[in-house]
Amino acid sequence: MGRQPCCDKVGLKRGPWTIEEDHKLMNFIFNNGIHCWRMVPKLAGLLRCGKSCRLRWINYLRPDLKRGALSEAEEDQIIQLHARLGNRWSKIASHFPGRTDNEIKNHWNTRIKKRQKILGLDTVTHMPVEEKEKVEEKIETNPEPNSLKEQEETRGKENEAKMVLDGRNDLLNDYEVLCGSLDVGLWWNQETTNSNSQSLSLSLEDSLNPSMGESPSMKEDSIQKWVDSVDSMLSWDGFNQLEEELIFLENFQ
DNA sequence: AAGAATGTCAACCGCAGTCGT
DNA sequence: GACGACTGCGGTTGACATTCT
Repeated sequence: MGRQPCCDKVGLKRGPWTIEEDHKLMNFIFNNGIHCWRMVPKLAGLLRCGKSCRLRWINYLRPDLKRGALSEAEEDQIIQLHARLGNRWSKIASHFPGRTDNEIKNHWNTRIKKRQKILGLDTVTHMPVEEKEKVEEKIETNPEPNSLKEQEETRGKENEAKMVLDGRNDLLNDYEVLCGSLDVGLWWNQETTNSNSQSLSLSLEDSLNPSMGESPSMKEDSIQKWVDSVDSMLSWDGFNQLEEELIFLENFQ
């Protein structure tokens, strides 16, 4: 007996989202915020399950999403983080504001993995494949554990690093929560009222079609302003701490 | 030009964790 | 502690796009 599905799937729409659905979801969230995903589709008038709405918002509609291909620097950072964190995509994604875990996971599976293979690196351990085989051979032939003292020392260091990592991730999560809890709808209306006298409601078509409403660059500017305003409201002390902790982690490595 | 092969990425599924009762 | 409701995560799928033969 498995768990019941998150929603009654009968009569619910599946597959790609239409512009109209996107529009409905965005308008609803901008005006009401997110309190309970399960209620969102009902209240927004969508024939989707809450889970689907959440995914659509997080991966595609959020105003702070960064569009476009990942840079080489970002790619390198993903590789480093993957070596440290493994397939914990959401943790990796938290290091890239505006990028989603899905995006990074897809990028990893379709491109980086391939690149690693071409370079002769193991995609799990990031070691050169030959070296990895040697290590595995060594473990098989000599499974003796280290001395008790050595084991304790290693465990202690690992725990310390884990605590720092957790703390850092908590800070990043808090930042995301704070961004998410701000009333974007209010901000948006204020922003659009100040900048022009056109329709106050956000229209996805407007942002997709330059001929209607404001130009995409103006919309991007507005979104950037929002992101900047969120940033300016935050204390950066926590991020200074992050920097210190990162240095500690580098030393630990 | 056409079909096959391959790549990309949005969306789905099921599980685990958390929280309230 | 047991249970159900809900959210978030990671693995996987499948539709569409692009490249190759």
